[in-house]
Amino acid sequence: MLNERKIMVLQAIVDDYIRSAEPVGSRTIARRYNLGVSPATIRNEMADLEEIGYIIQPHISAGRIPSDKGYRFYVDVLMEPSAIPENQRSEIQRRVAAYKHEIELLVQEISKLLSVLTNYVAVVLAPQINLCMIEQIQLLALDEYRILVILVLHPGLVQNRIIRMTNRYDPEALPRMSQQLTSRLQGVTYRDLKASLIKEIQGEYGDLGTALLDIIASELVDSKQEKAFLSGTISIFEQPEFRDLDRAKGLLGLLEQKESLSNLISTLSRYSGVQVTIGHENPVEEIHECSVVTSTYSVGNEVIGAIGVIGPTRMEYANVYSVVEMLANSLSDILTELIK
Amino acid sequence: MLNERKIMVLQAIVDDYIRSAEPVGSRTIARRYNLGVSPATIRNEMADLEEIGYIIQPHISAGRIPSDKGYRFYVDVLMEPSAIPENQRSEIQRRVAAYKHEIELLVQEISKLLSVLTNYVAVVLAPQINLCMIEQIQLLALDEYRILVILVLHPGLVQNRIIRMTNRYDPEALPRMSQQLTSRLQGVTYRDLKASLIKEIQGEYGDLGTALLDIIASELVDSKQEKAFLSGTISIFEQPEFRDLDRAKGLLGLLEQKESLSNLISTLSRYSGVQVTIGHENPVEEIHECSVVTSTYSVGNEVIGAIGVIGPTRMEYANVYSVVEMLANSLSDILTELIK
DNA sequence: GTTAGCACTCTAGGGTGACGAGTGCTAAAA
DNA sequence: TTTTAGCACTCGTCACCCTAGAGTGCTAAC
Repeated sequence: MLNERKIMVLQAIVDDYIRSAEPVGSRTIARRYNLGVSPATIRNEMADLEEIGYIIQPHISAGRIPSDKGYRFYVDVLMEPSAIPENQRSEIQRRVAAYKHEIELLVQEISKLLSVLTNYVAVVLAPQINLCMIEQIQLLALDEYRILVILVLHPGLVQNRIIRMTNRYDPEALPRMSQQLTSRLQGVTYRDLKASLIKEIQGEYGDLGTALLDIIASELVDSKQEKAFLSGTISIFEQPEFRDLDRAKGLLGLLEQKESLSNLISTLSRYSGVQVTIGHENPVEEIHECSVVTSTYSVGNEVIGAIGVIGPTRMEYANVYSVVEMLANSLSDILTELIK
Repeated sequence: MLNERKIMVLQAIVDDYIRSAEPVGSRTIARRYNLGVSPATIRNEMADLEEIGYIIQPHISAGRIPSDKGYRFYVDVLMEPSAIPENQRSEIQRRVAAYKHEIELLVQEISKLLSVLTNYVAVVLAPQINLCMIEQIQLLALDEYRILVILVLHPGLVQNRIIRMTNRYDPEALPRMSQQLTSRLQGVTYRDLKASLIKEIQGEYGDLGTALLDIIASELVDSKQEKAFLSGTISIFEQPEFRDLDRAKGLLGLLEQKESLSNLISTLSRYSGVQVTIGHENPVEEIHECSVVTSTYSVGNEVIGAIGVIGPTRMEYANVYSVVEMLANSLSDILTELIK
């Protein structure tokens, strides 16, 4: 079906269109990529490629542009992830390492780098605490009515919340409770905490226990949405396809809805490793004109988050692929290092 | 200088221009706002208003639009903050109260509300921890090498960081240290913590103390930038003046630079209460075509943060003013309530 | 199987002219 | 002295037309 020359023509079309954002004509290909044949021959090949569905003619007297299917073939077969030069690589390591003690800043920095290095929109999902395991629980007396609950989660994440008792409580009881809760709940995931707590505390610790239970169960664990860090939103407007405001609006709207966005990214990155999702393959209508390159990152062997880049389907796949891969790895390395 | 009729004409021009974004002509004013005089008379008044600098003619055969100076007069003299209906007010209170236990979510919610209620870009600066006072310091043993440092700050904010010791330490020493540090450093502001810590720990606590000191001093307090929560960025594009991408880009760029943005907002809100800054009054060039309405919020009597709305100079000042005022107050109330 | 030539299609961009909104000025009216 | 009507003039907008240029598909020749 696809002889060597067709493949070369397809590659030429994809490369040229990614570069120029203009439909690619037969003459352009003949001139710029010396395939050793005339424009007429290339036209014939293009007609075939169009029939298979790899390229599209926006209107009758224009050149061709790749279809989603064409991009898919390009990504799966033709593309070679571009190597990132060693000096740039180490420069990045250096910048990232500077934030390693403050996970939120670290994640934000990764997001910035991701957008700067790709010139597209970058999304980084913060480590998903729901999947993390409890390492320690501490109850700290603040004053007569307020208690500070501290949860230390496995890869070095800390969650805390202040709760207020309606009645006075006995501060003396807190250390013992902390210890017991810790020893009983160690290893439970944050997501399962609520159920486990109810089972554990039920009927013990008297008044304090019951009150704590109520409050903790209802508040501590509720609706902990994943945080998404966004960078490079304006880079959208560098892309000719989004010079039209109405077309950009859909995407912008999606980007502003952090929840939909993090859902999207976590859906797309459900398999570990780098994933490319092209145009209409995307589950959300707003980005049917976009491609998304995602990757998961992990602590040790455990996947705990994802990063992604969103750009037009006419995306520099090779570069984006490499950058996403590298930054996801850096992030994993740093987080893994942290808990050693 | 400004007789009654001139003022009415100015008000008409501002009102109409805010509504329509189209230069306002003499005939329109005569027709829509019945001042009881003919267009020709209004033209004369307009010529005067233009001479004083309150209005501007974009080109010779167009109507007039208010100048920054005109808006300033409008805001200072003519505008009456619009009343917010009681049912809407309580609806908002309800929505906000739902997040009161998680300050970050609360602040985010305020930001959303701010943009929804005004249709402009909303910025909320998270409580500025630098100014908060230390309430309690706790050191918690995580394992043989890692210590969790918890700082409870005055209006119910909690900061924590995990530090790693190069040598083993004695976990038994931590509770006593916590207690001593707390009693000595209570009341010190977060900003001054570093200096105070050095003074306090110096030479005490042996190895552990020195090690802790090094690490805490260098890491805990460093570069704690204020967080800014942004909402309604896309609403920019609803405004006709930003339909031109190139003009919107400057603003968008600013919005993406969180640091500049929080600097801007905190500069503009340096006096407590609601502040309106119009067009070229703004210190940053990117928003010389914009106005900003800001307000501080406080815990008790202490100002600890600010919120703001950014829109075109052609902004619905009356409404924005009220909304900003109300939400800043709500936020203050809730935070103040929290620490009681 | 490849290529040159040709008629055809379509878009982008520039130019034109009518139209409408708005102005300033002058002279008359109040 | 203030207000108003009338008029000539200025621009910006929009619809329209036209052309240049790029690209195609088809056919016939190589």
